[in-house]
Amino acid sequence: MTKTTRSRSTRQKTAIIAALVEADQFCSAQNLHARLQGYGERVGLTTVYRCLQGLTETGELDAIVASDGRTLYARCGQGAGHHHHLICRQCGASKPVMAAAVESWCAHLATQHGFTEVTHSFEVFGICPQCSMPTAAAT
Amino acid sequence: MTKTTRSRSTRQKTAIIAALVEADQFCSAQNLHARLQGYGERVGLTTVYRCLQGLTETGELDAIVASDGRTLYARCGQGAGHHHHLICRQCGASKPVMAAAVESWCAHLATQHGFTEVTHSFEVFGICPQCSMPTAAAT
DNA sequence: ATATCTGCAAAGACTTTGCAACCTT
DNA sequence: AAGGTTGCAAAGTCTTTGCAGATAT
Repeated sequence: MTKTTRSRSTRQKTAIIAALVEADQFCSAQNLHARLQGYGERVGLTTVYRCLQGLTETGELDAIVASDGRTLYARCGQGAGHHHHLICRQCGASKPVMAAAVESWCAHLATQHGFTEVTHSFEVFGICPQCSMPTAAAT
Repeated sequence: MTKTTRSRSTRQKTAIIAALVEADQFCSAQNLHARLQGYGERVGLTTVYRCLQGLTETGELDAIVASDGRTLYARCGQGAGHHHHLICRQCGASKPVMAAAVESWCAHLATQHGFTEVTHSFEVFGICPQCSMPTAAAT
């Protein structure tokens, strides 16, 4: 088991990440696939699914499960470490946020109930300033 | 619009809630359907899906979306109001928890970024005391 | 009596898997 | 050359919808 099985750099992988960065919001695999086609990039839907999963496991992408069950992906910068998101329900834009208070609250709660191996899901949704400003949104 | 369109009380609806109470954990529609069959209750899978959705909209049930995209339901008591859950990843048992600190933190964060109509998803997962005690789990 | 509810079968949506050809290292 | 990678097609899951018969009020 000395094989490192490192990942290769391919046109598809590069395009997928680029499209996600360009989108600057949480996208589903299918949505991203459509965007790629829009950019003239020829990438199979299967490849999109596989790359997104792989990149998420590597920590290069963040994934959340939407309320309709679809998995959405975004790239918040790989060095960010553990964080959560403030997501606009309207335009999909997201801001990474650190929530030390929540983290410690979780740890405390878990300990209190004797739970171990604690993880948590936590995302905040709302309407961002741009989207909630009807006056200036007439473009 | 004077019609109230009130929901009817049926054998199926009753059985579904009973099964969910009996289970005392977050169940998927299919899982619940299987449990009902085990109890000898004849309820269609479609009905289970529809009832769970309806009861969730009424606030009689709580629903969460698991990381695999399935929707899970549980009954935590209708008078509970807004709350979150501490869920055992192993046995599925869940404890409702109030998280005032998290709520206010969310509100604060949202305000800070100018977001409105804020909502949030927040669930804590872990391994409960029973499940993490290998010594006594031999039954 | 009537509008809701139920359940079967079919359809729909998203995601995964099999496999041969392809491309990075 | 070797093995990860790609993409088409097919399969798999979970969930929703159409519709006719059954049921609660």
